[in-house]
This record gives sequence, C-alpha cells and structure tokens, in this order.
Amino acid sequence: MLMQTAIRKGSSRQPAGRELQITSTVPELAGSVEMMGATMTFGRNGEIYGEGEQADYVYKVVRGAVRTYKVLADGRRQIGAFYLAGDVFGLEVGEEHPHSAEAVTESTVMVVKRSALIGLAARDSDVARELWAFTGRELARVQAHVLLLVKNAQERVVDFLLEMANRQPGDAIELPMSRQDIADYLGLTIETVSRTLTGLENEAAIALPNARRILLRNRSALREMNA
Amino acid sequence: MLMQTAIRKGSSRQPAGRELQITSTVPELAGSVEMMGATMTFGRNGEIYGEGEQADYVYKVVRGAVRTYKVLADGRRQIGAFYLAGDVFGLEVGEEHPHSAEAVTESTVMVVKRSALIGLAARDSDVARELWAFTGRELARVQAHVLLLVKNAQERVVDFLLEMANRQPGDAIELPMSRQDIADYLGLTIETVSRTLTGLENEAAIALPNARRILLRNRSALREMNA
DNA sequence: CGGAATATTGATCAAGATCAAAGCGAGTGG
DNA sequence: CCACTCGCTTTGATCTTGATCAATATTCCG
Repeated sequence: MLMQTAIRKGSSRQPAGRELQITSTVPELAGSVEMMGATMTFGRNGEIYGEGEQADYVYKVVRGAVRTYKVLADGRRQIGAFYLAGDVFGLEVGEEHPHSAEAVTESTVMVVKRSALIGLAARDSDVARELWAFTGRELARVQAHVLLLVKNAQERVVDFLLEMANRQPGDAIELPMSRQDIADYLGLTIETVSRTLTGLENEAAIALPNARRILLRNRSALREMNA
Repeated sequence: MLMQTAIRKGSSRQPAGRELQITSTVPELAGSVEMMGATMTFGRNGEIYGEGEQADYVYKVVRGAVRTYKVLADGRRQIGAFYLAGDVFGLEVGEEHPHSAEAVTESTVMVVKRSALIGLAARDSDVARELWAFTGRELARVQAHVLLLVKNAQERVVDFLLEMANRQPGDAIELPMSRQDIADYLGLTIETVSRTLTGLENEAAIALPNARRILLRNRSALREMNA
C-alpha cells in the first residue's frame, strides 16, 4: 500500500544550507523560561537534525516552517508535525531525537542547549513544570493526529485546513508546504489531497487562488463536514 | 512487584461495580516515586473515568486490563491504549482526562491523588523528572500508534500481536480484549481483524487455539511482514 | 439446554491508491 | 522578452484493499 513519498529523492537537496550566527536574545520556551540562544538559518529542505541523533539542542522557529518526520521501513515518509514561527520543537524527554527535522522553506531557528534547560529544571520547579507542560502539549497534539488518521480523506484534509487556519490570523492560509508534505502528514496521496481540495472548492467551501494559498470561504461548513 | 491483596469485590458485573477499599502499599509510579494508594476493583466494562472529567487521580493496574478511548463525532470509538498489570495510566499534565477509561476485564487498580504527586514534584526534582519521563513514554507510545495507523491491515495486526507479545513472557498471548477492541485500536473492522488472523494462521505464522489465545509460531516471519 | 454475545466466513461495494497524462508557474538562458 | 525546462499540481482511468452487508458458527453463561 505504497502511498506517501516512497523515496526521499535528493532532488533539490540543498546542502543543508546551515548558517550559524550567534545572537543574544531573550525568548521564552513556552511561557516562562528565559534563555539565551544562537540563531541558525537553514535553506529549503535543509536538515536540522536526524532521527536517532543526540537531542542536545532545543529549537524555536523564528521565521519559516519546519517539519518532523520518520521514514518507514518500506521507504514511505510520515510527517509528525509542522512547526511555524513561534513554535518550539526538538525538546525530547529522552537522549535522542525520535524524528528527523527539516526546514520546509528557508527558516531561521533559535537554538538552546537542552542541558541548560534540564539544569534549570533541577533547581527551579517552575521550569520543571514548564518542560512537563511542553511534552504534555506535544502529547495532546499527537493524540489529535491519531484521531485524524482514522477519518476519511475529506475529513483529514478539512482537519488540516482548520488546524492551519487556527495557527494564523484571518481566513487566508498561506501554505509553506507542498502537497506531498500535506499528503505525508495526513497519510494520503498527493492525488487524493489535490482532488479533495478541488472538491471543496467546487462546493464553495474554500477558494484556491493558487496552490500555496487557500481561502476559507465557509468555515462553519468546513467544521460540519469534519464530523 | 506490587503485592497487595485487595479484598475482592464480589464477582461484580457490568454496572461499573466500583468498590473502594483502602490499603496501604508502597508501589512506585514508574521507578522512584513512593506513594500510598487505595485499591479499587471494576467489573468488566466498568467505567474508571470519563473524558473531560477532572484528572484528580492517577492509576496503576494491579490485575486485569484497562482501555482508554474516545468516541468520535460520528459514534465510532477509537481506543488510545491498553494498560496491563503494572502499567500506570490516567496521569495527565492538564486538569482533565482527554480520554475515557474502562476495565476490559474485571480489574483491580491502585489509585493515588495527582495533587500528591505534583506536590512532591514541586519539592523534589527527581519526582518532577519522573512525571516528565512518564509523559515522555506516553508520547513515544502515541507516536508509535500514528506510525501503526498508516500501515496496511496485516501490518497493523502483526504490530499489535508483537506489541502484546512483548508485554507478556512466552510465545503465547492471552488476549483480555475482544476483536472489537482490537479493531477499534487498529482503526479496522472486526471482520478485517478476524480475516487477517485467519490468514496468518494459514501461513503458519500463528496458531489460534481459541479466539482469546494466540500463539506466535514464527516471530521472525511476523517481524518481517510488519515491514 | 437455550439464548445472547462474540467471532468467522462469504459476497459485494466503494474509497482511495496507483498508473498515466496534461497543465501550470517560476526561474534560466538565448 | 520569450521560449524552454523543471518541479509541482491537477485531472483522468483503472485497480485494490478493506468496508459493508449478510449469513453461519462458536462461546459463554444463566
């Protein structure tokens, strides 16, 4: 049942345009953790970290978009999440990254040492609580992903659109990712994603000015068809 | 590792035979948390907690098996996990339970107040770390569930069998749950689960002495077909 | 025993995958 | 400035997997 991207072809595989520049900033992990971090920029499809690598750093998207994914034994790719500006990713409880992470578009991320956070948490229970809460939100997100994957194609696509819409203001969605990325996130093929979007456009639920831009024309209708 | 004979509640059947009796024990949450807990016994299909309820207690299965699940808008049920003897469940980061929990068979669980754990964690960073680690393991489990749900029927069933086999010694699996439970966990129908098991038996990969007992005849063949 | 719940098996259907062919759009070089 | 190309997306035709509908078998208990 080959569906998702069978082979990660190296096509436009940018040499992971990694560009590091030290910056001093004071962002927050997820609400209350102050940290200093370096900033790095990755080109489109640049690898941020690989599955199984030591999880020594925690990341925050400053600009752009990041996807985490796993490649299954048969070569298919399953995307676990998309992270947009402001989102933290790569913070693991264990010692290594269970997924790989790549920049979807050219992206800037802030980096902080995991050990620094863990050290803080050992002394400050508020920080410890913050780390736990972060993992709890990831857990809730993945649980929602499970529910998505047992729905039919239209429901999955609508779920995805509503999720993306909730993460940016307005009724227009500017998609940083390709149809293949969407398909690999939803467990569908690009053809099914494309046909479903066309169908929604025909039902006047959305408009597709171009492939990367989607306008929600009737959000409540969308909410209903997502069951 | 968890011996404490609960005075049993009589047979008890359906109506969520909830019966509480205080016991003094010293089990551990997941490695290092000492806690005192009361013991409760639930009849088959007895409700332990409902989705959306306050998550004031944390549970540990002493005997039996527990399932957590959500009911989708269209009435379908998605099982999130099965917890067997020794497993902790119901520990949430947030204030309420995102799933419902029921006893699969008559089960005894130990209960401890969540607030007690959180209170401990505020003073003892090892406990805090333990709570975080627990949620991290749940996260890993749900991530594995996502990967399972994008596989084909045979792969899902084999995944399930290997998972269950790894949780009990030997090559015989004693299933506490029905075909419907398995189907709702795997995102399949009971017919597909049944046919797939029959198929595996015909291929001599497993044996089915009866519906609730499965023998793994060829574990490496199973591992291969699960891709 | 008898009856209800659970499981298996069979026949058919449909959603979505696969295979195949255009269409589109942005960047490149003549 | 235009034509060409490359990668991405859409559309079409067909096939396959697992769902659905239906009947039979088995198990569990009262």
